[in-house]
Amino acid sequence: MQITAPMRDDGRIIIHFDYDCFYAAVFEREDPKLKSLPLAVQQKQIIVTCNYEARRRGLYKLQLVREARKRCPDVIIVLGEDLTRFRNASKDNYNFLRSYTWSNKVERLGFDEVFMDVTDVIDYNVGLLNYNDLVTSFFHLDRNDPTIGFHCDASRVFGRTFPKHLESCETAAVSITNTSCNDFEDLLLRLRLGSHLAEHLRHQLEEQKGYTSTVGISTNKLLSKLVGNVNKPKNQTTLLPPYSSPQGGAASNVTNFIDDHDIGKIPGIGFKMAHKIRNYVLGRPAAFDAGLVYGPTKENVKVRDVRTLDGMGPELLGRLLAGPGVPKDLGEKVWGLINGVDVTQVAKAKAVPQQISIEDSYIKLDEVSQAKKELGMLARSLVKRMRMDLTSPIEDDNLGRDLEEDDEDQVQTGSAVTSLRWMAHPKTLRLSTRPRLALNPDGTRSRTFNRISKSTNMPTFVFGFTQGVDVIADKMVEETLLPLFHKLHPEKSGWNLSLVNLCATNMSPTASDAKDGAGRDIGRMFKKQDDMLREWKVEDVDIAPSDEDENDQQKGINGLDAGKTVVGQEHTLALTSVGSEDLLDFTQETLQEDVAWDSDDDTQNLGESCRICGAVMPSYAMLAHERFHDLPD
DNA sequence: GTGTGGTAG
DNA sequence: CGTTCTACCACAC
Repeated sequence: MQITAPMRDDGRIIIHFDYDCFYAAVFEREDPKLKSLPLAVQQKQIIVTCNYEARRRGLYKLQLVREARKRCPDVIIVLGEDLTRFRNASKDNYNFLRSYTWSNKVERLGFDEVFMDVTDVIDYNVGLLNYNDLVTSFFHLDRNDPTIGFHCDASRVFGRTFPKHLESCETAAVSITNTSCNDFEDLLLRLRLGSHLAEHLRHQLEEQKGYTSTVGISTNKLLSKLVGNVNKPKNQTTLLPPYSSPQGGAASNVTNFIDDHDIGKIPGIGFKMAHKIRNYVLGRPAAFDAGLVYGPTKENVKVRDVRTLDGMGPELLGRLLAGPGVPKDLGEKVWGLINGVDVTQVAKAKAVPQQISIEDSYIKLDEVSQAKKELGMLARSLVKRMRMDLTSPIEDDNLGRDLEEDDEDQVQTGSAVTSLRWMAHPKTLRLSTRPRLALNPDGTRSRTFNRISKSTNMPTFVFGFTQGVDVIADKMVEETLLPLFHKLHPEKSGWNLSLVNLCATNMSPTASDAKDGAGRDIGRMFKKQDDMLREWKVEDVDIAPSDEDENDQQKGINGLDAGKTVVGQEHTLALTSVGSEDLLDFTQETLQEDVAWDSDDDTQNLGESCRICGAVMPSYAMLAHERFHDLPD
């Protein structure tokens, strides 16, 4: 049975960014002295990432803190459990990159990766090239201003490539026909331009934002992401043509590139699917069952082994992977992936996230009183995040000026911001827990569930601005979260939770945002968040550093949080960083401006609050505001 | 609409 | 493997 590869469409140019050891880079940027030192970022008992100086000394991602200290006693370890600074830096970088696109096709993946679809920018520049002098080309970044851009040598690729050297169209033996040779030349030219744009963006990102990155350039998300990994850090790699070959021959660089990847390394093929595929390829009986003992017994299955297996194709893959809950067209999708085909679009920038979730993990959490306290902490974080990420300022039109035109001082004092409005309402509040898997007396283990959850309507009072975060959070605990918690855990005791998660989801855009969809307000939103962060007076707190890890672990529910006190009403967020107090200057950005919703005193002067969403605004604005709620979703 | 599970970093 | 703290999607019910 001969199964043909899925058809290629290489009309796009996609750039994938991956900021180098991002969490560590955020701290390094705050304190450049850290750059030359081994630096690791800790969450609970693990090192979530570390800089290259630390990696040189044998440290690595997801290493246990104890192990890391043993291996490198002088490592500087900073706490990274509060994600605010990472989230903010991530959005700032994202927003910066977004400003270079024309299509707004810019998608974040986690905090440290960004895809950009720059097809339109590339095609525009292809049209303006002088083919008689590619060496001294000018790359245009603005369709309306021909002076904006940079010089580049469009006769060659910038940076590294896969494979390392380009074959000519003829030697690559793409085809005997002229059309394929033209395809080769056309794709090569667009990739070259993509590589120069990528270099420019990397350079600007480093100069203006202080982050180095590793970048891949190709024609879809899959390939650009994978090819970036070939040269890291601080580098870029372009996947060279030819991308297709006449009869599935050996000429395709896509096939040559992707074939050498372990099947589990392909984005979209996770642990479970890789396991199923490996089992089949290795032959059902033999390879399995030694599975629980891990170590060097791991058998490698490459994409090549899967792709070239007799009878392999979308149908077989579909049967292999079938099961309850698996998408119907998974076979097609995976067959595409192992052939380097990925038709998924780079998503356009969105004004609001689909969901906001907050979670914390615990060594021991087995009493209702503890649970209630933790729910309070989580609820406070959630309400703050909702206000930060789901609201945007409403200006007082009578002042006759636009927020964007105000200078920084005015924005910081909040004088131009009279109130906030919700860009979207999460309709659902979900509480999830992960019980510790306890062995029953008879040796059987209760179900292998990871998380269990209960959800309910988001109470409307969380959308009000007249009450403070703490008041709303406490109310949420009493009226909503504790009932949910008792549904999940009816017993007074006998449970022990390793994780608690709160999620605001089922996002419903506010009418004005539903109309223009992807984010006209995005720039303003980010601006506002920067301002909001200044609300937090961040200062060191006088707590003895705990140098024993087991100390932290045994504190259980309080754990590391003991050194990180949040004093809500005073807006004081005190941080300690274990083992590195003197190296970090958290107080640099201390500012104490209030924003409109911060205090009841402020808001009471502003007018009335909307009966539907609680937004506070002058009376004259209320009529217009309430009309938004009447529009269909 | 509710709950679970898989994917990603 | 899972450790962390998320975010998104799709399915079964």
